[in-house]
Amino acid sequence: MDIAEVAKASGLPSSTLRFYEEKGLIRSVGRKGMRRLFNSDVLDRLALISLGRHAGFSLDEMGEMFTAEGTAINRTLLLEKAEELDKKIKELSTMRDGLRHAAACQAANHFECPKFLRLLRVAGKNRLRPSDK
Amino acid sequence: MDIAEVAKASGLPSSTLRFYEEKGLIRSVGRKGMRRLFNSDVLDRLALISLGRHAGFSLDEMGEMFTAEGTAINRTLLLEKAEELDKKIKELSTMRDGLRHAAACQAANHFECPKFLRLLRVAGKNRLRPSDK
DNA sequence: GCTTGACTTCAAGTTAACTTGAACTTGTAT
DNA sequence: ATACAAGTTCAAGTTAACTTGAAGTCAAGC
Repeated sequence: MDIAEVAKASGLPSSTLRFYEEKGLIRSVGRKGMRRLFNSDVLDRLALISLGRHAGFSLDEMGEMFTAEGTAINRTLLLEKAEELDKKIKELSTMRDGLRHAAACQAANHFECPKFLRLLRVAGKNRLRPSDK
Repeated sequence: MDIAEVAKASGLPSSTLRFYEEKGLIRSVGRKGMRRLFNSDVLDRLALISLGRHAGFSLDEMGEMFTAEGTAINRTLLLEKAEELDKKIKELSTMRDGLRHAAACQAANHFECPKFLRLLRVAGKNRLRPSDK
């Protein structure tokens, strides 16, 4: 597929695709004249990148998950990332609950609501516990 | 408290505290000479900001949640954010499951594992569904 | 009362993740 | 065969969220 097809199918502008290629996150399989050609499996890779980005990983971190031949690497790294995600999921749940409570709460100032403050402080502690670098 | 105490208690450098104040995210209650004085409740606010940032909200978005007097605003906005979080939590769960599976999976190339691909594609769809701007 | 370390302002620098612009080349439709 | 929409490179610009540096101010301990 040419870059425009990939752009359309992935929803990413071609400038981003070139940028990703330069960063080594995706690969084009050849050229037709000066134009890049992509294998359609690049779409899966882009999906993973997009998902990862959305999950809060940086492009460099996503890059670490790939090896030369497109395989995700190092099971330990994968499990670490999964652990990170688990932590983040817990934080988000706390935050969500806090927001829902704040929306329902009668206190004029949310910072005066003991329940809200408790959620806040518990969340903070959880985040700091494993040694906040 | 002076800025150094807030810095220590919050774990944030004072440059960040000044930056947050300039952005209107926190307020100092006065000056002693030229030095800022903070009320200790700024720590709760910083905790919320930190939590929110970690949850993927921008400083501007966090700012929107505050009104002049420190009260979080607009219940609708709060509920919207909670909804967003719920979505994100689902994504992260998918990603986490995908990573755990990838770590356990036998396939040489994760992109050849149907289960992994299925997770990936489902995750992508979920993210696009409510009209991907 | 003087030194000094912690504060202050303001401007400029930094990193990530792209985007945009200029100048150029080329596949494709006519 | 030619026009041109779409591709290419490379450098520079952009935004968020800070950080750093220069230059000055001051509260506190000696």
